[in-house]
Amino acid sequence: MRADAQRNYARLLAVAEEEIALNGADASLEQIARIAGVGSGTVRRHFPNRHALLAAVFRDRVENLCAHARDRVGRPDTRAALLEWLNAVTTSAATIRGLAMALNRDRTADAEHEHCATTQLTEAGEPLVRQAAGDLAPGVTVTDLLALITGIALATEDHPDPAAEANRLLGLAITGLSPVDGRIRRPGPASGGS
Amino acid sequence: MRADAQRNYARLLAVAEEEIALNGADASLEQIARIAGVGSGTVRRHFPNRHALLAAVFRDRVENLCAHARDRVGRPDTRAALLEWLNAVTTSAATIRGLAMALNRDRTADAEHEHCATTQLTEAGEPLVRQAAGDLAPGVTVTDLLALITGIALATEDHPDPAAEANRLLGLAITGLSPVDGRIRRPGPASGGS
DNA sequence: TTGCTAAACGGCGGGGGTCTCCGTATCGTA
DNA sequence: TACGATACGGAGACCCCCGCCGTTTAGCAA
Repeated sequence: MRADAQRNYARLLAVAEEEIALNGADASLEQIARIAGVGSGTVRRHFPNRHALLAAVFRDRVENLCAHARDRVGRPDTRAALLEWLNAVTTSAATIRGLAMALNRDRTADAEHEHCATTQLTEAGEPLVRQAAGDLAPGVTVTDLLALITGIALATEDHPDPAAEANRLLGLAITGLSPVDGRIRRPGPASGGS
Repeated sequence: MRADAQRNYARLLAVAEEEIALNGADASLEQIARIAGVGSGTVRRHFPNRHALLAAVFRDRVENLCAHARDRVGRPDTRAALLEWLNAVTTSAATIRGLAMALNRDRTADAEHEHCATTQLTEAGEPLVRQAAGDLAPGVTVTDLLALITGIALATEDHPDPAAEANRLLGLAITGLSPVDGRIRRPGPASGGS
């Protein structure tokens, strides 16, 4: 990679981070180019699409979270280890504007990227979940947990204190909103239609 | 309201419903105008902003859900009544494209509309929650439940079967992902807990 | 140092979207 | 029937994304 290309790449990444922190995941690429002092073509060359830019911007954060998970594998208090990690993920997703949406987007995108953030988090968290399986409701997977977390983060994005609120909701979901034993009568699909 | 205005209003609403079902909450207003055979100014006059259009399109649905809630107030099995309603809301939010995003948006918007969908749902659901309070974790509010549901709906939007997946996640959150609390008695392969 | 070439740059043009504004057509009534 | 209010429609300004291509420049080799 040529030196000027490296410079521009770094510059764009820095500007993008600011701009995304400011305006969320749908910050204007044009604007980013303008601030970085490069042409729009340059942005597009380094990051073919918005998702690529988001992925690059959030890569460090995601890797931190993955490391965070790996650090906790093998600890005796498996449940606490998992919960700590979930809280960390939640805090990041709720705090860092655009991250939740990026995670959500690439969970849906048909796995074109093997290295997409969600895949990484899933793989990193899987051992934690496995070793804490005894403390989890039957059928709960890492994927479920991450889906729930991104959902919560999306829903709390505009809250005054997103991280606190998101973690509170996550806490409720973990211990159960209405944790009563015995079979609950399962209603059919909504009669709300029409 | 003039007759032609009424006609156009109805026509726009119908087209918008289709278009939103097809393309989600960010369907093109221009496109809607085109299909409806009116100028873009007309759609803009009837619905000053996208949110107004979404609100109008989803009004019936939301009202159904509110009625659904009211029907269940006073029933002896308060917990089941609440859960049924939550499932209905979840199914709608997950199934009807754009609804979840609309709910999320106007929960965040600074309550400019007193009649916004979220407010309506909150008011309608509050009695259900109150009467089932004994079965809920302490501190859980209607607002929490609705936030969680819209989050789940957003996160499952692109799932092959959104309603099923959303309801499954909601179920997990209700009974608890990892309900190792003192008050919970869980059967199953308890590994002793923590 | 100088020359060369491939890589990187930047910006133009097309397509589309939102939003405002205003001349014009139409409705409903006097 | 004639008139005023109301609603219509589209043009214009602005922004954004995207593909493309002529131009510049970094880095290597002679």
